[in-house]
Amino acid sequence: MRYNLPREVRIRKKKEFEAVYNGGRKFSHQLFIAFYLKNSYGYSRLGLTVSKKIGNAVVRNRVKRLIREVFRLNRHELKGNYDIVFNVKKGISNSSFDDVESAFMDLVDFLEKND
RNA sequence: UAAAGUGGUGAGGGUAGACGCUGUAUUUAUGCAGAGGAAAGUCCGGACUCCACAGGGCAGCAGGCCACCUAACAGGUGGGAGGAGUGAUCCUAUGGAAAGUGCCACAGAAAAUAAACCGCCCCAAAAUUUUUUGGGGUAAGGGUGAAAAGGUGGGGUAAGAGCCCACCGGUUAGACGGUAACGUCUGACGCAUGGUAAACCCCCUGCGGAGCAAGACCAAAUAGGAGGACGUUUGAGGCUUGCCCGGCCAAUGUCCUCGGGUAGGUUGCUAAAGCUUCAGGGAAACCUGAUGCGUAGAUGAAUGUCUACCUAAAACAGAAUCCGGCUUACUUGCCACUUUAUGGC
RNA sequence: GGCGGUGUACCCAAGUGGCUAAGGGAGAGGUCUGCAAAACCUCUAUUCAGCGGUUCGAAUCCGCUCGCCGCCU
Repeated sequence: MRYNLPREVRIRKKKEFEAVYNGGRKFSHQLFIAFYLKNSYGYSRLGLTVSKKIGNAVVRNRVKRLIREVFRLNRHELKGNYDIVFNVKKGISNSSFDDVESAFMDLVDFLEKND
């Protein structure tokens, strides 16, 4: 099992984001809202949205790195292949790696049960 | 010893392991490099790029003691003047109020061609024993105000007044010193000119406009036009820096050419008015020469996560075309010099 | 990243450097009414986003800072 996160694994285009927003479903959590949509790439992909309301540039970068790191280390836990877009809520700015990881595992459980 | 002031200078984590991200080199598996002192605010100034060439005038904007430095600046260095502080030292959007205009609320007699409310003095009349009325003189006193027409003292006078005198302040002429701002000295003038220019304005100086999301190249889908040359006509319309002049586009005919361009991609993209050390010049900012270094380049946007240890390692904070400044945010050291107070020798 | 605008009470807002900072809505209290509505009266700005400066005097003029909004792909 390799824990890498190359560029193809990220959602980068506006159209792909809109596809997930319009065609996908939602999972709400205290730290974020995750939009997800099954894909046919053979692997799951990650998209991030961190608005200016979350904090200054340093805080926003830290939030994005935390989520990327959690996704990188845990994406093999996902049973299917999904495009997942995280919309971050304000509470995440003070969260630790462990907080985000447990939140991500909640998402994994949710997907297993409901999909 | 205590309290202050000024200047300079340093750090902005490190080591090991595991897993990653961006760039790059080749041997395709590894190596190497990978955020700041403010990367920030976008407040000034440039480089660079494009524009129907950028020309003139008006308007507008910015700056404003003097000299120097700089690619340039609203930056820096030194000096002058004014102000604050016992002092070291610090602060100053520091030209012109005698070109003109405006404003100066309330209060006050009066807020700017000076002026008579109270008061003071003189004269006349009435009344009659201390008042009233009228005419005149007077800016010394009162009170108001942020500000009241040079200040203090003396002489003088009916009472007063630069009316006269001394000192201070001011204006002005000359000489001397200084590159200059300005200063010093001597003389003249009784003094004429209240404040406000971060009010309009005047004077001097500078400014074409936009900005790397600038711009260049490649190029699906879709649409069917696009460009060039020459001639003719009109000055209707549009464009330009806000306006005018000027200029350009334009309309139409003939001929020629085949490209234009959205999504997306490539490029611009990092070697630079660069940094280190030394020497020389200068009072300093800075300049000159030599030596060495070669220093992130992402594009939904890299530089992290976990573990252990060391340490005072906390705070403000994340490159986005690149530089020079300014301003603001913020953690912690070190050094030198100076001042004041108190005590001791 | 670049360029521009804006900030006055709970909301919408007016405001020549000079009075206690207009006005409307909302809210609170009162008058009126058997009770309400309407009408009328009264109240609500510690500091005009914050900090400095100019001025005798600043919401207003100037500088810095902060917040919000818009435009350029």
